[in-house]
Amino acid sequence: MTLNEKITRNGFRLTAPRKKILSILAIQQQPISFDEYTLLDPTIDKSTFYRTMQSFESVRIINGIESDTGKRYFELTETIHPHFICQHCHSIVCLPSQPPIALQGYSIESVIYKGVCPQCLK
Amino acid sequence: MTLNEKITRNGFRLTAPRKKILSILAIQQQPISFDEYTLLDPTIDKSTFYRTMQSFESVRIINGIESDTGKRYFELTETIHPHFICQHCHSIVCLPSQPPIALQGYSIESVIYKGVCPQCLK
DNA sequence: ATTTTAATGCAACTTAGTTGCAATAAACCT
DNA sequence: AGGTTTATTGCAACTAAGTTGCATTAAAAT
Ligand SMILES: [Mn+2]
Ligand SMILES: [Mn+2]
Ligand SMILES: [Zn+2]
Ligand SMILES: [Zn+2]
Repeated sequence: MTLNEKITRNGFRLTAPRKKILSILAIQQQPISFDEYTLLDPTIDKSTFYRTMQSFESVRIINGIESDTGKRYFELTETIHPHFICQHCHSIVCLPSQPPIALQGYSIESVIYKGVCPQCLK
Repeated sequence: MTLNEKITRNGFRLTAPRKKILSILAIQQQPISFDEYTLLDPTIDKSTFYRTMQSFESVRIINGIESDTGKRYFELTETIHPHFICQHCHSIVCLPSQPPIALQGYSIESVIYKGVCPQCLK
């Protein structure tokens, strides 16, 4: 599915800001915050950015992650994979996918491990 | 180790607010936010509460968890166990401990699963 | 008991994210 | 294509969680 299809398939209008936002998120290796986004593209207003994240999260185009810095990080929803948040440097990294751990009765949509990353352990 | 010992062992002064905060957190079944805390005990100022959480988190007396509501939830650090955050009702529940999943090179301190809880799945 | 210094409470502040609203521009319909 | 409808945008104002400066209070050390 192309980025444009992700937008239109869900009944959203195909606008320049939405295409720009998705195209930038598509080339990130890790989730990014609005602060980081706006450095890469200062043309999009923060209300537009956050509203887009909300709309797209509701239809699972976007996956949001809370950092312990009080900021929200966003990534394009690809294959479901766990994330690691370092409590020392607060970096968020995508981890390789794993078979989801069975948790009777719960629908698991994401797993976050918190701890200290290899770099910070040195 | 008693609650008082947790405070003094780490070089903190044994004050009334700290004892009160720990005693209230000790009887919770789940992590609570400042909003929830202040309903149970309106006598502690929010700056004192948050400063206490910061100090105590730094020495692992307290474990903080980010909710997707933009609030922080706190619990007394007992045995390390995973948490489940429901993305529908935003409840945070403590799950029974499990052997930690090996993640080469990372020090894992907590695991958070996100998804939909049994109640919301009905 | 006196001194020292950490911790508290208050008010002011910071900052991530939200909201109201007028202007704009997709999508829809002749 | 031209005209109408309605979702979306950008701006500014706002909200709310958490932080900070500072004078006061009270542990703990002597
Ligand atoms: Mn990822
Ligand atoms: Mn817990
Ligand atoms: Zn790190
Ligand atoms: Zn739920």
